[in-house]
Amino acid sequence: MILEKKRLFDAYAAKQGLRSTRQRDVILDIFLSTHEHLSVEELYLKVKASHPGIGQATVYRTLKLFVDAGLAREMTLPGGQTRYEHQLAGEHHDHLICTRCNRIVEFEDATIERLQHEIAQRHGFRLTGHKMQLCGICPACSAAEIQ
Amino acid sequence: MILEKKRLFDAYAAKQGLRSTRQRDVILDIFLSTHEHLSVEELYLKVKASHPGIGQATVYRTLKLFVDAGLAREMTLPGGQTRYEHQLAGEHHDHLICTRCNRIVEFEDATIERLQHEIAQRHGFRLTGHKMQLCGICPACSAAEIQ
DNA sequence: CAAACAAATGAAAATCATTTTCAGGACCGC
DNA sequence: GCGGTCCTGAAAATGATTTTCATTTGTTTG
Repeated sequence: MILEKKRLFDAYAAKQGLRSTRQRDVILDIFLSTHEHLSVEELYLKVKASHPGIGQATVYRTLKLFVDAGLAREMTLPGGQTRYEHQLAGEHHDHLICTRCNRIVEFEDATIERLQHEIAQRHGFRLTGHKMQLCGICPACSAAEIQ
Repeated sequence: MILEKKRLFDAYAAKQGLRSTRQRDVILDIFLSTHEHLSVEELYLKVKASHPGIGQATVYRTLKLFVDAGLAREMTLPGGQTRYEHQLAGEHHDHLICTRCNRIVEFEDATIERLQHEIAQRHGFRLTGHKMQLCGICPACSAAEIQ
């Protein structure tokens, strides 16, 4: 699966005439080795830990490439911070976000998915993407609150 | 309806022990006189037009009060810009956003609404809010594209 | 009604995330 | 290897928002 993503990026790079650089390889490896919804800063820190020479402008630039290449997805949380997560081809999931502890839980719902397309169609929109964020209090924080 | 919102804000102000100031009255009036999804900058310009003395820090501060008071809602668009819209008690609507021209169309869907609550419940979340943004190309931009 | 204190304001500075600039360094085709 | 171009890192620039702080303005009390 990691290999598949690397191939996806290589294909994109080839199509766009991008050069292959050590930095991009490193950032891709580290990005693929995570399973979280990373902020740029977080990824930058991980990268810097093993490769101190890499600057954060490069991390910013590279993450945008990943989005264009189709292997990452950008999400803007309430509060304005941007996070990146793996994009698995054809899979659409949405997020439950705990407003206390910022924990993010992913979910998928085919019915909502279908309704979204119907709504877009009804308004004449050609749908290219969507974001749904349900905000609330997670079980752990609910429990902690009672104490 | 405008009066009702003013009362809502007055109630909130009273509860919080906020003082009543000319600036807040002006900003509330102008905010209520619009029907758009305003950015802070846009509201600030409207305010400044009739009341040049009011600074943008005050507009920022006041909009946050409106959100807390429950009469406005904050939305973060992809790209990071924040917009504020009227929040009508009990009404939940979501947005179709044209990624070409940034036009925003509102919609409501009771079925999705219900499914969202089911999903939250299934994960043990106590739902406090949600944002759903469907991104795509609006009919006008689609048409323009063909030219 | 005046005094007194706290809250609110405006302007400017500070902050934060992100983008751009630019000079040097690294890839790739030849 | 050579040369042009793309890529990179560091720092500066940007843009939105927040904070600071001196001043003004409500409110409360005597």
